[in-house]
Amino acid sequence: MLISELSKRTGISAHTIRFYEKSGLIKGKRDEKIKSNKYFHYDQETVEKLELVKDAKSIGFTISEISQLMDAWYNNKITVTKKLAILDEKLLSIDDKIKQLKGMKKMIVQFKKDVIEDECW
Amino acid sequence: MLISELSKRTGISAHTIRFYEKSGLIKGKRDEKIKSNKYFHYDQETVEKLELVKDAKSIGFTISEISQLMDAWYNNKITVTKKLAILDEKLLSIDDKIKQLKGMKKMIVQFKKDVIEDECW
DNA sequence: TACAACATTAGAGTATAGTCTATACTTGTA
DNA sequence: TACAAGTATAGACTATACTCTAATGTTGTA
Repeated sequence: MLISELSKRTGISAHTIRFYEKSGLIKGKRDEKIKSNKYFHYDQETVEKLELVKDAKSIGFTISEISQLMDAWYNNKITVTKKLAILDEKLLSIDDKIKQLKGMKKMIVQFKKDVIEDECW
Repeated sequence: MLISELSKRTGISAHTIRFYEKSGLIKGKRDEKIKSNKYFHYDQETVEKLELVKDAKSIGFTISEISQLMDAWYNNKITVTKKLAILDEKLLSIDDKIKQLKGMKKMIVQFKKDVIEDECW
C-alpha cells in the first residue's frame, strides 16, 4: 500500500509517517519494477508497527525508546539475550511508572477529601 | 529563602526554577524592606509546590496540567466545585494511563514468551 | 489532454520544556 | 576594599516531536 492508505489505516498523517520513517521507526520499500516513480510501498507489518508506536507514545515512551522496543520486536539481527534485556528494562520502567501514578492517585484522593472537609467549616 | 537555597532543597536548578516562575507555577516575593536589591524570597510552600511539580512531571503531566493541579491545590480563588472537577479529571487521566501501561505490560510479557519460544526451535 | 489528487524532498516553523550565556548589580568574606 | 559568589533579566540555544510549505514530479479520471 502507498502512504495515503497507510495513513488512513493507522490514523497517522502522511507527514508524521514520513517523520517516523526519517526517524528510523518504519521503512517503506520502492518497487523496482516501477521505474516511473519513487513511491514507497508499505506492508501490513508497518501498520502493526505504527499501532505499536501509538500505544508506546501514549504511555510516554520517546521515539528512541520505541525504536529500541521495535528492535526487540522485529529486528532479527540482535540476539535473543539482548531482546530480552530490552524487554525486561521496559517492563521495569513500566512498573515504575505505574507505581508513581498510583502514588499521585493517592495524593489526589487525599486532597479531594481535604477540599471537601474545608468546605464544611 | 533565596533561590539558591530553594534550588538546594528541591534539587532543581536555579535556571529551571526561574523558568517555572516565568511559567507561573511558583511565585517568589520581594522584601519591601530591602531597597538595595530585587532578590526573590521563597517560602516552604514553594518547596512543596516544586516537589509536586517533580512528581507530576515524572508521570508525564505537562506544565499546563500541573498548573491546573496547583490551582486546585493552592488557589483559594476558585470554587470547591471547580477544584473537585479538576481533581476528578486528573484521577481519570491517571486511571487511563495506568490502564494503558498495564496493556503494554501484557504485550511485552507475551512478546518475551514468543522470543523465548523462538529460541528453542 | 487537462487537471485534481497524490507522492517525494528539503527545509522552515511550532510547541514544550528546559538549558545556557551575557550583562549588570549585590553581598559576604579575606 | 578587592573579589568571589550569588541574583535578575533578556535572549539565544538545544532537544524532542511533530506540522506545514514549497517545489516538483506522477497518476487516474472526465
